[in-house]
Amino acid sequence: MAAPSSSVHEVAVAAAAAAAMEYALPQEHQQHQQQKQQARPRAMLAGAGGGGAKGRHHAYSRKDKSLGLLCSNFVVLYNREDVESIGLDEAAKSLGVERRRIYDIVNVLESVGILVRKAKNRYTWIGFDGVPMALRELKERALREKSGLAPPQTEQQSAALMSDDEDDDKLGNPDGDVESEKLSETADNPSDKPGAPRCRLRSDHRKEKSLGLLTQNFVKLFLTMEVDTVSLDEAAKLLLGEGHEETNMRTKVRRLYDIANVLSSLNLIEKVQQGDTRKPAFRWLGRVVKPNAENGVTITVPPPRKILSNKRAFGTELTNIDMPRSNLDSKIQKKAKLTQDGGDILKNCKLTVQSRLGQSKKNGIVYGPFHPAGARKHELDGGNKPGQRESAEDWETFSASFRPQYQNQAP
DNA sequence: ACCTCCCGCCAGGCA
DNA sequence: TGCCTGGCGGGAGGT
Repeated sequence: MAAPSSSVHEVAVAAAAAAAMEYALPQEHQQHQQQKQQARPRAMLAGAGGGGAKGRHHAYSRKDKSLGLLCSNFVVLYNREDVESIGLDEAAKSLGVERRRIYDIVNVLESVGILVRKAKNRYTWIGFDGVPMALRELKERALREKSGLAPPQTEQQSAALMSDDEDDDKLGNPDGDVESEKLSETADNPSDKPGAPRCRLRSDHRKEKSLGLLTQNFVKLFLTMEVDTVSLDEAAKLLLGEGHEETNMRTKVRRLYDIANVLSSLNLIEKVQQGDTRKPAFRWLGRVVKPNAENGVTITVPPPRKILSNKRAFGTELTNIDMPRSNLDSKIQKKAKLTQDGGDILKNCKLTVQSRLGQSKKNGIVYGPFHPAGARKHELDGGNKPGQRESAEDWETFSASFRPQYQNQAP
């Protein structure tokens, strides 16, 4: 991570540090965890970790350790102009969590264009500027899939070729292209590519179950659905197809919980209560309404109904940027590409993107998830009301003033 | 009782 | 061989 270069950054770093402190385990709990670890019966180890401990100290709450909160803190820590490269180790250390959790976060963030994997252990921060393009591409792909122009990216597809039970036995030849193994490429179905081997690799199959791909498919549901609310059970069914085993479904739902929490913390979706059932559903905060005539760009309008929570609905126009978007997109793409090589060009590119996106980011302090509620309320009151926002401007607002709002509260 | 989701084991991949 | 990556499901916390 680049060194902070201004007092604004110092504020942001301080906020992130405070957030990280908040996230970090109480010492007592850490000790407890260690003891628990030592006491773990080996019989439990067959394919499973193990939950918490009984008689856990009351100071500990699992809400303090949620993926959503972690994601918020992650964003607070890295959503700054001078951040370009993120090391997983340093992130884990800064946030006081295990690496494993960082993988969960970055996989989801990468799926929505906020990060790009640069190298082993290394990611490039694209920021929220990358989200619209990622969503637009997702949507375009989803529509192609829907219209049959592209094969769907679902597990139904892979299941048809290889069931979960037999995947160890039927492996094809590795095709050897290491980078194409990564999510950014595999987001386009491997079989999209002409000449792609029909035979599925073990790694392909693994990828199909990846959190990143699942995130994209989950998001695609929202981008192409007529309704804008879906429960995780429904989502699991849609993504998995009917007739899957109970355990399979349960695993999928677990993962969807993980994803939903991260996306909630990014305010891309929000949790809503579904009428009679106890189970909540999730609503997309960027409701896509009608496709524009040219190149599938979508126009979005704010949801007609009132947003249930008091969250800022900044994701409302995520798929819509009317400003010279092609320029913007290509810049971001370029940045992602240049990431492979690094260098000053990347920095220049990023600066160009940011200057195009507006000035607000420059003079605004980046509050963390715990920034004063009053400040946010003030913005809400003083700023655009839902339904009155103009698209390009809104996107600037969104990308410039992201405030993680994750709350693991009951709806 | 059921939902939510943290936790960490461990397998696969890569250098 | 050791490290990175991340799927996975047990089981505890929360409602």
